Amino acid sequence: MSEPARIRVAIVEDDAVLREALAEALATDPAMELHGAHGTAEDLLARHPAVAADVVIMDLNLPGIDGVACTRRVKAMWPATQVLVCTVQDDDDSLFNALCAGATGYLLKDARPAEVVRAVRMLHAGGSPMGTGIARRVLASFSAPLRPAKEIALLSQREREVLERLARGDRYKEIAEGLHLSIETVRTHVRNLYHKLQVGSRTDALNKLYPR
Amino acid sequence: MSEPARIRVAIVEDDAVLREALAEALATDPAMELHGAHGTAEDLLARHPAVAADVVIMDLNLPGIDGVACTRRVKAMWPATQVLVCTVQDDDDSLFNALCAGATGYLLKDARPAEVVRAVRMLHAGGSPMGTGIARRVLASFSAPLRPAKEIALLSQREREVLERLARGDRYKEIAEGLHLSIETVRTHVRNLYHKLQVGSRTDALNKLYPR
DNA sequence: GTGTTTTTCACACGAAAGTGGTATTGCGGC
DNA sequence: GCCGCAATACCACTTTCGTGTGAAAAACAC
Repeated sequence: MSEPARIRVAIVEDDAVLREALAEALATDPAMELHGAHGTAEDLLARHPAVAADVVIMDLNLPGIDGVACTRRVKAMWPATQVLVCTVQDDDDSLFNALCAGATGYLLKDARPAEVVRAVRMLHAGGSPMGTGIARRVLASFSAPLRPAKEIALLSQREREVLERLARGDRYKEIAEGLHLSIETVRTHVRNLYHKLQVGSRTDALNKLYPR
Repeated sequence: MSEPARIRVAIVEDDAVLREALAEALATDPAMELHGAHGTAEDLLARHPAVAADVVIMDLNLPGIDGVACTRRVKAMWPATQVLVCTVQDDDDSLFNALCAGATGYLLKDARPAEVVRAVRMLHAGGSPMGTGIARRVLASFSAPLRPAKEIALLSQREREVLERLARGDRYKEIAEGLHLSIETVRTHVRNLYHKLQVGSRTDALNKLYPR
């Protein structure tokens, strides 16, 4: 074909200087097509739903609707559009909120425009560009102890076994049978572990120990 | 210094040919020091605990203890050691199990030895090498619907609101007050939603809809 | 040893939760 | 209009849960 489909790239960046720099960098790449450079999330979201960009370069720190919320709404409106976050925020909250919102790339603002353009290519090709440090934090998050729940240390062995079955939804009677105890003993364990956890019901205990 | 600390790299790979190829590639890099090439997880784990490698190149498909279990034990024994998975398995299960076990790099076996060596450098420098497709799957996992729970679609709007409060641990009385209903209405909603979900208790419902 | 914690069990009571049936209102579809 | 569903509400009843009190044997700490 004489005209291979170009990558349609939209920009959401409140800093006009940076926005222009990005737009220029995109313009130098014949495979890219600037599909709108917006100063606010609202501007992007006001676009006609039928006209989707392939990639949105998204700043996080925006006036009004922030980049995370904007990402969420972009993915809701145009599920096939890829969002490349490009921000100064390099805290874990911003990172993981953005990823949960649907971003599939995450660059820090120290990336030069040329790198951003390269990232757009990678993103469009099915990759997920991110800085090395970012990647490490993402991977490390999988092995992070999901349950720091310290209170569990307060419980005795038997209480933990009872708790486990409480979590499964077993009734006292079933717990008693499963652990070869009398129901009264189960009651006692439950009472004591509730007290140690400072809760007053099964659901409270589970929410405290295994927050969803 | 005349001798900058070299990166100590251990290998766990049951295919002797590939193992040797990796060892050779490492030998060509002056910044690396081969710290043992093992054919099984057991061989690596039998090493003296005081002698840690900086990086372990880990195959997943191993006889005996598999690569995921080995990774877990490596991280338990030598927390500072970085594990670079290098495998033919590119299914999500292998990937995420390895990451949860503590791997901070994931390459597919189509990577040439030179690329593996580059990945070792990156890993040791605080990065997380992985193929582009891998990265995308990892990032996409964050925005994956954590609650595929289809049954929730069966519930009416009001039932969902009641369920939400059941999940929080509210008592019927509190739910009634919060939603400006009578307790009897709350009972009705609970009864109906339990029936739709095919469960018989609050905990069952939560376990069904929000598996931990 | 003595004292504390853990584990076991019992009785009793009130508060929730779960289950059955029934009924009225309102809304949207055929 | 009629049917079905959602939402509201009440009554009655059983079961389960949460809690107070008491107690005894075993394990563990000092």
